[in-house]
Amino acid sequence: MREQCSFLGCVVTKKLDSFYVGLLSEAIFIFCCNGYDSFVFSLNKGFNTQVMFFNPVFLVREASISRIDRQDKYQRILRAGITVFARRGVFRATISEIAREAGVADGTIYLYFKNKDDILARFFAGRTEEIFARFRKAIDGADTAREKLFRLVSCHMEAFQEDREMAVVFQAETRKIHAMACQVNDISARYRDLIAEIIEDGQAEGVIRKELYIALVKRFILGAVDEVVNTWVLAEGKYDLVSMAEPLVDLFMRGIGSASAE
Amino acid sequence: MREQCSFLGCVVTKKLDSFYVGLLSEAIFIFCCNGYDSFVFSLNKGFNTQVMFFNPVFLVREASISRIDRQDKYQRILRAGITVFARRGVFRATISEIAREAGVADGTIYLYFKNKDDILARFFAGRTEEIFARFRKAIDGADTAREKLFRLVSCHMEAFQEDREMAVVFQAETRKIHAMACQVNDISARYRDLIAEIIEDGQAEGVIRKELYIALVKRFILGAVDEVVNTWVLAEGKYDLVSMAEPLVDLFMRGIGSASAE
Amino acid sequence: MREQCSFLGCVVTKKLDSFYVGLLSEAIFIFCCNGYDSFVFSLNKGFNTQVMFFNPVFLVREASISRIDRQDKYQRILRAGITVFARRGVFRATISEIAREAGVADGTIYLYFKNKDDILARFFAGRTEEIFARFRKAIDGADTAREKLFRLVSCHMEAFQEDREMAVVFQAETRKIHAMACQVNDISARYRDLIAEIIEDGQAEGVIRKELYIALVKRFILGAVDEVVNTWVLAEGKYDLVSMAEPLVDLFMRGIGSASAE
Amino acid sequence: MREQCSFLGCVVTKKLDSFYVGLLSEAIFIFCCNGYDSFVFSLNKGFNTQVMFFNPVFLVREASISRIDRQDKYQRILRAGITVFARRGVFRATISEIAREAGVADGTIYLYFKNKDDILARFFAGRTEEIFARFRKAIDGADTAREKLFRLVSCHMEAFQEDREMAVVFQAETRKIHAMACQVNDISARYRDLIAEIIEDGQAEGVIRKELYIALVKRFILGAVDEVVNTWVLAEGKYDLVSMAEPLVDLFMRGIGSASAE
DNA sequence: CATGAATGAGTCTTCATTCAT
DNA sequence: TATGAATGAAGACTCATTCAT
Repeated sequence: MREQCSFLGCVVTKKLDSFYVGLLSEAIFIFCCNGYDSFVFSLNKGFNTQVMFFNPVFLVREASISRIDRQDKYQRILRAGITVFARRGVFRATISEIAREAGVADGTIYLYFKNKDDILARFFAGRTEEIFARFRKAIDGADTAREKLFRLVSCHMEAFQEDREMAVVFQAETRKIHAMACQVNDISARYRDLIAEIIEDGQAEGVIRKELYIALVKRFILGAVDEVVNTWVLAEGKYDLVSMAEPLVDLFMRGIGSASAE
Repeated sequence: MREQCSFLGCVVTKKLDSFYVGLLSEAIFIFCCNGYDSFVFSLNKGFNTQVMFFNPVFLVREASISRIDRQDKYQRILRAGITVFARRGVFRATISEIAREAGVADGTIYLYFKNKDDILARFFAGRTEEIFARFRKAIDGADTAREKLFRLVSCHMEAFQEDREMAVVFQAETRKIHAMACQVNDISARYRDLIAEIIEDGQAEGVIRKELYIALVKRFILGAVDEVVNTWVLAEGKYDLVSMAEPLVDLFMRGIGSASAE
Repeated sequence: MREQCSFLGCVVTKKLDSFYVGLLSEAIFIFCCNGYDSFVFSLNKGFNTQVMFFNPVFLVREASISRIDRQDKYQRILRAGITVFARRGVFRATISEIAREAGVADGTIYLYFKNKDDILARFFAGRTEEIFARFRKAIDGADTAREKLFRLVSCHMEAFQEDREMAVVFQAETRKIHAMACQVNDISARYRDLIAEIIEDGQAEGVIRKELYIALVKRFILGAVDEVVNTWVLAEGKYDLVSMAEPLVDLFMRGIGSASAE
Repeated sequence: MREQCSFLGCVVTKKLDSFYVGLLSEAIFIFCCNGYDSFVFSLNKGFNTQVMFFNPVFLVREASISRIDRQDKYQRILRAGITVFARRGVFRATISEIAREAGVADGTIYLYFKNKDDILARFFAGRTEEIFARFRKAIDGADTAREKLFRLVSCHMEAFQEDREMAVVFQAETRKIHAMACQVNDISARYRDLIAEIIEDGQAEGVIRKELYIALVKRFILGAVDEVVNTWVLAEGKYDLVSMAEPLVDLFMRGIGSASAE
């Protein structure tokens, strides 16, 4: 969608459709006029090469657009961080690339975060609360242990499928034993706690064997789910992850052995 | 490392070093005679993959010569690399630290390896063959699919327990989606192939359900084993990993459900 | 370097820097207004080749703003590079020494140039245009071929005498057959084209012999001029180079033979 | 030309034609026998990948081959140095590459030369004597100054054409103002002395103008010759350089001006 | 003498972080 | 607050030179 208008005697090309509204709602102008013609330059740093041309009338209208506030910038950096971590890996990601992705200056990152690792830590800290709240809600709405297990696994897969970048980063960094270990292990631990709870419910119900070694069962389930998610991540999300939940829970409950073999 | 001997009336200097014992246990000679004296060229570069066989007569003589020189350094750097990778993570590890750990100068690393990644790649390339040979042997010695699965898992855990540093690095790098992915994914793929093979055996035996979605089962098993190993790694190897194999395989076969619940 | 002004009722911050004066003498603005305040983005990277023209009204205002910031640093590094190249030779010059000479940090060099060779390449790319423009102007102002040849040689010597460091680097690198060859050979080729043109003019005038082998004549002249310049360079510029032009052109025209000998 | 023979019960392949006789006359053996078969490896360090296989009978014969003596090694390194300098440029050449080219060990170079520059310096020191002796002889055999000039230029071109590697290195390094300057300038100075001598002869003969500025004439001639040689070097020696001598000397004597213009 | 593995100083290059504007 | 140019510490890699054999 382009539109021609006049500005100070110059013909100005106005291009609106390419503006990245989702990320950036303030106006950005690049006037390129030499009295004869005008043209557009892409801003290749931090603005996703999107460019708008305005005339004065439009300037007035833009005046009512809310400015970028702290909160917005904080969130934008957080998301940009995960995007870049997913793209390059945490170690290879640079502050510059995150800043460019977020549309802020390099230095601005340091107004909101201590350093690169802090972006990752705070992202997961925030998402963890949110996701575990969903887990809790899903489990609480079920009656049987089997159903609870199904809802947990299902919900896990749903959350990762919704935010593939997060899934990539999480799966890739989960095994990083050094930096970030506490943060991420903490998440796994909480996940395992939920499983333990469900196991105990199941044992009370009589649908789960009582002699099981709980610590192992927790890892058995987490490991299997994790691997299935990881495979999906590596496959670049080309199939539906959640549909794996039902057969996976079936494996958890019945194992691979045939009844006759028991 | 050098020894003078007589061969067909020529004085021959014999020098043995520079070769990987693991790959090559035979002697390598280069005689350079010009009628007055003779000397040896050591094959120091570019011969890593070359294998030369000598006449048994010579082998006997060679048998008493120790082979530690370059061989030793190559292995020391390899081990130092894994030690440092386990300590710092592959990315944070520096060539300087590996050199210090190996007790050599920085530049020496580059006489044996292309770069940091090459150390990792060659380590796994070497170990992979060895470990899968053990897997194969373990499986081939078993009669039932259940026993095969048990031996595979057991053998996996044994191998990792024997070399905890390798386990740390492997678990940490397994999920790295970017660099090294091919190397490590290849290993996982081969592992899954073994599982698939066992599953099919079990289905033929009638002890494993026939309607299973194999691709999922493979990941179900690998993921669970992997997570159990990973937990052991994070626990700094304080308990016996192999004793987890039996209950784990039990979970694979019977699941967590009680018979009455089916 | 910043200035507040009013433009159509908006407060506009104007920042001018970052651009090569030699390439671009117009003003560049990026207005970012969101209704509350407005600010400027400096176009710091990737815009070297982009040229934007402003309305003359703005140009007048801009005229009073000094442009030394990045411009200055770019030029300082360029000059420091040539100084160090002249002092040590291109190969022996180090980035550190150039940075020290320019009074910037090592890393700063990489904000302006790709690497060491890029400094040399961009220096000559810039000077080539300028110098050949002078050559062209000098030649066009002359009537006879002899006069043209004189002016070309004269102008060449003048340019080198003005910037001895450039002369040193150029003479030293001209013969480097490997790196930079294209850049520098290209310059020589253009020089020879000018000579060929003059020769042809002279032939038309009847003052230059018609049976000459032009390819040889071009090298005959270029080589002689080049050697005379080179001698002057090695003599550390202790005499007037340009005064060599007249007798040199005389040699070109008449040779060393006496008329009686012909 | 391969020949099969038997050695200690092994079949041995003997290959004689690929031996680099010119550089290396001692025998080099690589036995590759495992009791079943034998094969050839190329020695890729320092021996141009040439390999011979001998049997004991042949060993006896080799015993009469003269050993490599100091002189031979010195000359081989000298030549290898020029070859590598011509290929890579003096700065980019490494001691390792020169050693490989010469078929000696890196350390051996330091038994004969102080360092890399010393190889270059000693090469030119040696060739200078030889070449100037030829120049002298050529000049002394001529009667007229014109003929002398022609023989000098001709001889120069002949010498360079005979040893193109030397020509490449000389032309490339001539203009290096820093290292080597004294060495190379010294050569040019001696060359110019010869020219001056010829000029003076010519003036006595009356075929060369008496009012000439000798210092300029010397550079005029040297520069032109040098440039013509350089062009030939860059053209990779695809045409006959010496045939340029006659028309070049004609330009020196008569210039480019037509008689009518005088 | 000859060797070439080993050394480590020296260089280029990247990038997290700072700070003047 | 926001900026991004500037910084310089840190790391990878090269290669001339040494020295034990």
